[in-house]
Amino acid sequence: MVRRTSFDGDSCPIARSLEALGDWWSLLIIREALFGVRRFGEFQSKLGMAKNILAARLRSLVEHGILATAPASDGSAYQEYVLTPKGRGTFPVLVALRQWSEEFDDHPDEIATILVDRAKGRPVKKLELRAEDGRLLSPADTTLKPRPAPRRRAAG
Amino acid sequence: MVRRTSFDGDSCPIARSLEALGDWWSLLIIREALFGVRRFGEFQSKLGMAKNILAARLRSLVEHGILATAPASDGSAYQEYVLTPKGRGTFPVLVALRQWSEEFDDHPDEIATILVDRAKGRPVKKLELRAEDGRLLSPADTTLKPRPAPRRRAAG
DNA sequence: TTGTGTGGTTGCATCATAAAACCATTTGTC
DNA sequence: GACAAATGGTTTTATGATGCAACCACACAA
Repeated sequence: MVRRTSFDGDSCPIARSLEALGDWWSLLIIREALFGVRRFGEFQSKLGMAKNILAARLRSLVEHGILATAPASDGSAYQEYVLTPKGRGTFPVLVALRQWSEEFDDHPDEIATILVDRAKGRPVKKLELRAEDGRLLSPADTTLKPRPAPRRRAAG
Repeated sequence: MVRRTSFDGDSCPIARSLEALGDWWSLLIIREALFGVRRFGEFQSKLGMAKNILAARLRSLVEHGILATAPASDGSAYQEYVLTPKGRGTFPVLVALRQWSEEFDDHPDEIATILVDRAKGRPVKKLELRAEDGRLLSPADTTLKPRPAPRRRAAG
């Protein structure tokens, strides 16, 4: 089987998330959806991607429960693609990617936009990982534990 | 040119980050590196991936400044791949992906591990996006503004 | 009813990925 | 130092994914 490796059965949650989000277009489609894009043609023109692979990605995202199809809100017979709660739940992933570019990109001057708090118009804070008691955690301050209850596999 | 679309010149920081991280293996390699993996063979056996594409990915990650090669720490003549600060900076991305799976995966019982605070052994808090003044922000509470100073392009 | 825009699917060429075989260098063993 | 084995790759070949263009069905407007 030469098939492009699937992480579907993997026990690592990062691998599992990449199964749904880990290709070149899915996160960008979700980004547009978070901005309110809903129609096929709108995705296609904003992202400048081929229609066949857009169709394939939308189908995949619907299958993964990230998007759902709905009758068009404007009364036409066409359908729309709207984010599910699972889809909106990717927001921190997108923010983390954005902030990583803002901090480490070699040409930050080429970045066009900044994410701001709508109410105040001020840049948002950096995402921080904290312990239950509020302490700031670096990678070295964390570790993995096997999940309490049922079966598990390799690790990760 | 049929080339697999590059987002290198894109002005959206999410697209730019995907240029370096957006394939199937890079984030998993970084995940292993954060756990202390440094040697080619160790990556290969832990990830179970083909050696040729591991070599290609490592090369790409080094080119992007995410990994750096260094002489082996054990005195042997082999080299090691170690994370740069830019590489360690992807930690929030990995945490966000992990937490997304933990919250939305269809089979959460198949997830083997939980991320805990090393000091207390307790699960970490969810990543939260906050405004400068500490208010919790949902996607709808945010918006994009053009970057203050120099030139910009499409938007994103 | 004719025309146009929307939302796709189908073919075809090209690229990336995967598995296995192969190879050079380093290391351990005698 | 000679030899075998481990390490760290590259090359070869097969197949799947991607990208472009052409095509097509349906909705909608005149």
